[in-house]
Amino acid sequence: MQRLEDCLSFLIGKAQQQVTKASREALAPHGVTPVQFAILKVLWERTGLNGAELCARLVLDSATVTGLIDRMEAGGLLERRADPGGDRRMSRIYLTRKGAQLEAPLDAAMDRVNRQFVNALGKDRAANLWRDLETLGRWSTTERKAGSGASSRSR
Amino acid sequence: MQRLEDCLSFLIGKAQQQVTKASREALAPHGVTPVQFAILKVLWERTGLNGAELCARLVLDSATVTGLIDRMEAGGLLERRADPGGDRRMSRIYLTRKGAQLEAPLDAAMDRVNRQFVNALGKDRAANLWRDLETLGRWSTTERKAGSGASSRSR
DNA sequence: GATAGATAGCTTGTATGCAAGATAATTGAC
DNA sequence: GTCAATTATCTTGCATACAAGCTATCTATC
Repeated sequence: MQRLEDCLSFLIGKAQQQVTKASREALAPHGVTPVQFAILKVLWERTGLNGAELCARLVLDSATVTGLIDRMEAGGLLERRADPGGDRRMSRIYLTRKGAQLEAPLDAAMDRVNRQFVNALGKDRAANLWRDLETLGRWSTTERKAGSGASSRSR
Repeated sequence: MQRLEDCLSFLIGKAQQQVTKASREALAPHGVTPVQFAILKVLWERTGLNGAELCARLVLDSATVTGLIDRMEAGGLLERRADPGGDRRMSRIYLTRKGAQLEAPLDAAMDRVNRQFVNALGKDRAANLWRDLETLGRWSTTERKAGSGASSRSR
């Protein structure tokens, strides 16, 4: 590729940079970061998950989640409790009252951010973008190596 | 929004995660990361930039660029030299032979990554995605606050 | 019930990324 | 010429993010 801007890696990095920045600013008044919002979003849906389940749901490394849970527990958003089933390898993660009460305001804040981007692009473009980003997000190296030839007539 | 997957912040984060992963794997054999590739890409085009110019071109914080230049200098990809104009606040950044020689193989590697994604999405979808990502990337908080009402008929 | 293998979570090391502030050098106003 | 403002860079502190490896625990098999 000629221009750096034609490189998908750079392009999507800069797009993510701006989206993350807008999200961070929208969430900052509540003391929560975008990634922490994602964890809360999962817990609002279902509480009492263990770390491995959070890792799988968010597609994050266990090392990353350990640090996130540490900070969020220190911030009083959630807490680790012993597994009721008695499995002492894991702990279950529960929302605190504080974490639970943030659902309405944080959801509203992020809805506003999403609407801004949808409005800027237009509904049709946005729908296509959402669909294609989901496609890229599902892209795994394994699939790619196995199946990239499907439409590769590059010769 | 209902699902975490409908949240642009999460969606684009996961897409970037996969694109970055594919790029990192493509570049790893050469000992270069995706962000370092971006710096090299700029220097292949024009060498002798200073740090501030790199910051502006890559839309990165000076703290980030300082660390990147440190690691790349330690890796023998580039080197800091005194400004020929005698401005001792800055240093000029030049490619080493090693950094210059990586242009062809790294460009080829990244072209392959880009083609994989373009092929998977199809040319038309890819063109739209590239255009919309560039739109998001240009999104600045200032513009957003000033002009988001342009197409906001949300009501 | 002893034990190999799997699982959960943590630690360490490295790489981005930004905020905030320190430092040194340059420029501009006077 | 002096001093304030600007500029370029670097440092520190914090927050993601992953790789690699460790420990504790659990499970399955014998």
